[in-house]
Amino acid sequence: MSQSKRPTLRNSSFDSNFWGGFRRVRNIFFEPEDFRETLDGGQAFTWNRSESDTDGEPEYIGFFSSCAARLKLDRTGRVWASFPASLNPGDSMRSLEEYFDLATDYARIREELESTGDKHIVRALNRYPTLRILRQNPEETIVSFICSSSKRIVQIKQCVGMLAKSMGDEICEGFNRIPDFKRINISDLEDIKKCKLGFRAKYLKKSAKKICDDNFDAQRLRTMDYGSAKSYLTSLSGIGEKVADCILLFGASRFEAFPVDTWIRKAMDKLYSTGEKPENIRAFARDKFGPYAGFAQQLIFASIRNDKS
DNA sequence: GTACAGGTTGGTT
DNA sequence: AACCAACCTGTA
Repeated sequence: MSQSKRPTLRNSSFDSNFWGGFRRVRNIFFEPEDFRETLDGGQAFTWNRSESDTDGEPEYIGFFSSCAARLKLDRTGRVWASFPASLNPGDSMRSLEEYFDLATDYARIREELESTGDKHIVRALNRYPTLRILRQNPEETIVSFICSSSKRIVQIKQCVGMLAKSMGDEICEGFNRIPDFKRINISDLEDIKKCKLGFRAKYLKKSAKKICDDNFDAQRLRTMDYGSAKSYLTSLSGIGEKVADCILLFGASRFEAFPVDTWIRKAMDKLYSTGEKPENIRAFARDKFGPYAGFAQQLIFASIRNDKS
């Protein structure tokens, strides 16, 4: 049997010596529901439940930037990470700590939100005591969220996975990065379409071209003022206000961003009688929750999503 | 078989 | 400024 005949989607991550040992991720705890919500609730699209998590300890396998990992939650809420043996575990752990945004003081954010006295937020804070906002790579987040419009999470995952597999740099055997704009810019529209992007394919290519032409460094989204960052994003193709706010919140740690999607729209109207106009909802959120509106959004979002199911 | 999805766009009112 | 069909494609 030649190597090349093996199906490439099944990779060596199933070999017992592919993964290194599990190491404790320091200074972080999750409730199981928060762990799931944070990794697999619509912030990122590169994590999948592992088949070996049936014993009640949730485990996810996935990747971000140039890192791949298995993440396991033990019964005491500790997080354990295993990285591919071919990668440097120290570097990987540092990347992971940044990804989980350990530098941000969630206790303070929670206190600030609690001090609003809003009963819905207070209830959600108690219900989701360890929820976090991931600190993702802004460029990868732009790519992911251009794929997201009018799609369900499973489908977005499929698109992002195919983009990575077909045109992303290899992280290690079996894992490829989400492609950067330079790469997307020189890719054929047809190849992008093959990743099941549909009408989003041309948006992605057009945005990649503009970003390359502008020589725009997506890291700047972290430091530009919020208004300028958002208007640059919405000047790109396939990015409206909702997607721009998702990118700013999940990809640039801009906690003032309050993405208004159809779920939030209905929830905000129901909870606060805002009406369903996104513009009014954003204004309401900014006034009520201030600089941490984005975290409030995640709390509300988690609440309604889990109430429904 | 048809409607619709965690949205954006471009054309109409 | 508000409204709406069209856009791809998988899923219900």
